[in-house]
Amino acid sequence: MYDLRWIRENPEAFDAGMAARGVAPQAADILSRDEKARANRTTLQEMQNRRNALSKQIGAAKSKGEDADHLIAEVGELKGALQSGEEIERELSQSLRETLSGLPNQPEADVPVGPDEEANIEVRRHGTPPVFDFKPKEHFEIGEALGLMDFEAASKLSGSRFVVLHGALARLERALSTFMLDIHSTEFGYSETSVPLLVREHTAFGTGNLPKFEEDLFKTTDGFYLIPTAEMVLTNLVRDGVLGEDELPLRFIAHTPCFRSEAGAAGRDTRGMLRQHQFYKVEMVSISHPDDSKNELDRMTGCAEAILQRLGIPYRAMLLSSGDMGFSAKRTYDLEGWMPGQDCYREISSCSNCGDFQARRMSARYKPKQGKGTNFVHTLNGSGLAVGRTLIAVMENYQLADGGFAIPEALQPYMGGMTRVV
RNA sequence: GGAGGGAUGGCAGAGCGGUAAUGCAACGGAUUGCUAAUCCGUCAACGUGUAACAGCGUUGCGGGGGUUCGAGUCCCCCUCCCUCCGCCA
Repeated sequence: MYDLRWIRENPEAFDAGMAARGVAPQAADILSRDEKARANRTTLQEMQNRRNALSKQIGAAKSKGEDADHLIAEVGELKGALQSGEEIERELSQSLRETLSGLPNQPEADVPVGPDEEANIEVRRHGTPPVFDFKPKEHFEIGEALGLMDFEAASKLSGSRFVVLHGALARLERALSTFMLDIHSTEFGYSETSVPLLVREHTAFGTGNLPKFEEDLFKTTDGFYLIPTAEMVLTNLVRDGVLGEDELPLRFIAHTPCFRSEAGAAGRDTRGMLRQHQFYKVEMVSISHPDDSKNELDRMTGCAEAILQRLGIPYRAMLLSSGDMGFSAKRTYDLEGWMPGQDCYREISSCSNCGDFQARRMSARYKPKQGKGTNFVHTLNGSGLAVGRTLIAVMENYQLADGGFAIPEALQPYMGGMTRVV
């Protein structure tokens, strides 16, 4: 959500940012409507001022028992203009708000400009893809052969894009979640949080999922939205509030199921559990001082990388291009884990700095120690990590010639000492 | 599901037709061996204005509509929160 005054003062920069996002220039249209709204506001205020003054005189006259009819008549003449002025004010400001709430965040200056993932930049790479003396399988081949991953059963229950896990795989999913939560909460300072999975409209608006991306969400018959990520809840924890400057940063971690309609993804990644309507994710959220959000993003990305490193999953970090970033982000790093079965890197985490974009939508502020008033906080979110995809990466990277796979050392304590799944 | 109560500035909390008390917190200033205390002011948003302040003005009492010369106060609709009862993991 944008500050109109900022657009007024920086119309070129604003449109440049929109261009990077593949959005047509907006400033001229927005500013002309803004000007109209302000002109109307000014004349409206003059009329209101007049009405107030007359009403005061009427009150005074009546209390003295004098005749106020001519004053009342004069106010009566104002009435129609006053009402239409108020109506125009409402219409203009609402339509401006609607326009502004549908525009994506501005990319940071050094974010590569491009329409899609082709323009992303690899910023670093860690680990070496394992070499197999057999043709590496995809996770669903391994899982199904082991009898621990059942897409047919899931389809019977719920249709496509769901899975049923059994035995060691079900436990591995739980182990991964616990492992991640433990590290983030005990080593990295994220406060473990248990949150609602159903939210109201204003919550989804706050993070930028509404109004523009309603089709991506599941909605219940009584108006709740199922969260597509814990980002939505954790970020909104600070909505409508004013934090003390020394409370920042706030860091939250939560493990939740995530629900996505995948409306625009028909036909993509249909095999396996890479793209599901429901999956678990451990999500990090930081509420940061504006001066610190840049560093906080690096820190957060590092926390996600630490998980991949301890699990021994090779990965690369990508700085996303302006066209590939999410709606609310101004800078995003994707961590892509190596998937031997697909012979490529696939997204397994995404860490974004949203600046004050979401904070404005949520009215989340802090009070600076010096000076008066309040400022908007910065919000950041990152997967730490997507559990389902991490499960895939573990299975594929640790797969064995016999059709099973090994358990990474770091995970073994969480698996009751199990070292491999056969 | 039934019955009530409520939504006011960062927080607490009055006002029930005449144009937002008061307290706390915070900020600026004054005073003061230090701390504390005390006093004055500021303390929402927007418009206008300014180099930036100031100033001036309007709005603001959950949202929308109505009555009225005038609405936080009265009427209608909606949203959300809370309490009790019932049901239930």
